[in-house]
Amino acid sequence: MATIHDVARAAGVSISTVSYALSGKRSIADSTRRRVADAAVSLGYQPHAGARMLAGTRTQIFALTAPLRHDTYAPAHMAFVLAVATAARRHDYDILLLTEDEATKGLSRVASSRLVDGVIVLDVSVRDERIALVQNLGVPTVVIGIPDDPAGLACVDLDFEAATRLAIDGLADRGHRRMALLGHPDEIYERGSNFPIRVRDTFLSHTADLGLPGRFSTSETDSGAVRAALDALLAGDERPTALIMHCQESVQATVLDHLRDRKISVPEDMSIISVGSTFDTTKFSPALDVIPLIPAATCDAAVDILVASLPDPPDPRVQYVAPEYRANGSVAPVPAP
Amino acid sequence: MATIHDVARAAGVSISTVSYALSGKRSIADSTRRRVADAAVSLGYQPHAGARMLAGTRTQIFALTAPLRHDTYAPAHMAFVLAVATAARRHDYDILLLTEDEATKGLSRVASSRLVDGVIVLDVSVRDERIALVQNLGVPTVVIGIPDDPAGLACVDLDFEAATRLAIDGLADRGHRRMALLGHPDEIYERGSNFPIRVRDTFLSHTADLGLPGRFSTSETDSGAVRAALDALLAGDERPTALIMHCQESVQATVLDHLRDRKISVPEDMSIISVGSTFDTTKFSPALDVIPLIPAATCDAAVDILVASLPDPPDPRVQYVAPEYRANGSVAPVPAP
DNA sequence: TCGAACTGTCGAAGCGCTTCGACAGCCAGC
DNA sequence: GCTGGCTGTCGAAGCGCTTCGACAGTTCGA
Repeated sequence: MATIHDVARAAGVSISTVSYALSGKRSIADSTRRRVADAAVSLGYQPHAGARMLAGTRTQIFALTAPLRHDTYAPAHMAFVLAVATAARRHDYDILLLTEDEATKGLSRVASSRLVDGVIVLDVSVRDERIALVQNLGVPTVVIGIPDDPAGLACVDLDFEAATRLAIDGLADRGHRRMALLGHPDEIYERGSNFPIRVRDTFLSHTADLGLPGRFSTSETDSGAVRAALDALLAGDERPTALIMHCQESVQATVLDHLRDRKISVPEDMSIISVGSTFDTTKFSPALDVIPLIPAATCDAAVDILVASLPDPPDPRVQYVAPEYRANGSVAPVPAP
Repeated sequence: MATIHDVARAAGVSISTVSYALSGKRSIADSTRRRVADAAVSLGYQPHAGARMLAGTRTQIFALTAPLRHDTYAPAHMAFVLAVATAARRHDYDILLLTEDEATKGLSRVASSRLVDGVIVLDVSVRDERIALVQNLGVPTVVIGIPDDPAGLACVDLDFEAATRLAIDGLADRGHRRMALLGHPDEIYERGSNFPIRVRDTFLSHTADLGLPGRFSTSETDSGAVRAALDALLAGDERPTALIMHCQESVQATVLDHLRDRKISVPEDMSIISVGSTFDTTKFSPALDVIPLIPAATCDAAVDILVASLPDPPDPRVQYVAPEYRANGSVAPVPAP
């Protein structure tokens, strides 16, 4: 493995010149810079990570804490982990994965051993022990999701409130008055999971603000429960003409199956919007209008904030990512009575 | 942040004594060791990761390359990533996550910057560019899964062949002669995905060895396709009396739905064994007999091999994890004609 | 024309740790 | 009582890098 000394010798300069030529932190003659660069490439020089951490001030590593609970929806979770890693690489950062049982101990460990320059906290629930920890740890941190008390923290998340209003307004514009929201299992809300609650609350308040009746139901994820929840939501004379779904992929698929079985056609009899989905709703038949939760959008913003503030913690803030409506034909004007 | 000097001063010894007392690499008087340990704790001392990497020979970090393809089954994938991280922590190792588009470039980078002591390669497909790379890179590596050409590599995987035979033999012992295997989507086999192919081939060869008819079908994952595939598998006079499933959770759930719809009861009319599943088959109704793929078992073995061999690459080998049969009541003796 | 201000390069210090060799003090065996 | 071998501790070197201050050599304004 080539060291900086090897490069210096090959280029006929001192090691400090190599360092400056490669980092650009001092002006170096173009001819020298080129010689150094050539030598580095031809020797396959890679700076020793440990030496860099020791001498320099950066480690080029972020810690990512991504708890995996049994009720975590793995595909979405995975997409976020991946999006964070990809965003980090764009800034020349690697990702160190902290597991759940290591969440707090691991955070303290990597922070105080100065293994990482910063921390990215994923999938925050309303009460999250990691939040209190990073608030005290002093290590630069960015949170993806909005904790109950974001005091002192930089947080990034899709603007679920705006997304929900966008869905409702879009439906209202098409003449829909009776809307329903199908959500996650009860447990999710009870645990204080963040955005499902925000969607539910916004749905109820914004429909009320518009003077519209809004029906909401939770649902377990197995197909029987989904069908029952849907039937309940659609029961009675005043059947909703529009459905907003904020639930996982298999549940949305089951809903479409069940509507088909009940001969309720989309969008003729029922308009549907999928909110905050991380998967591709055009694979469904029919394809669904969606206000997606785009992991890359959120994670890019989060990493940008963190990188920009280094070596200091980012300024406290709650940064919302604007929602984006994607029409795929599952919304139609309300049918004539 | 306390350094080793602070600890040395607090304990009234030299820094080398602190180092030896903490690492145990030389004999230190018990009283001294205790004083050092106390000082370290009360100062909250954590060795500087960079300094350790530079001076020592270990970084206490493994790279994990875990590609995420669109057809990857995220929950299983996630479980493996988690199991690797957990196993690594037991040996005081952290996990650096390498993403797919970084697979080869990232591997070279972290290896030649000596950021990691070893590499764990997850989810190997038969032709995998990462394999050739780690074969040449010289960095200690362990592969989870069996590549086409494992030359020079240490590989760990569930013994899918033995698992498949175990399922067949168990059914044969109960008098079953007509068995069917429901597998993954075609694409998986075409891509050369490793273990689905091993299960399929073993199923076909072992049933043949026993002189039994073995029916095999692939299936897409959507419920319509699953039902069609199952109908095809069960068609004809000589309907199979037993079904082995080697497919993802939702497909297995659909199979049970469909059997129920067709009034085929389990296990009275049809015995079922789930092979190589990473999820809990007792949540189904009925609960299914299973020969599980236990991420922790495989990953523990993999990490053990890697840690044991450090700082050298592990001896080349293919280590199979023995399958384990879990009876949950979905297998019965073949019904009287 | 002279000093001030740059520009490009270098040497050396030092980041915090591990580890090697040295050595004082001790005990056991002759 | 002396030697040889332990045991417990220390000082110092050095890992590979960044960065500070120094300093020739050059340019430019007064």
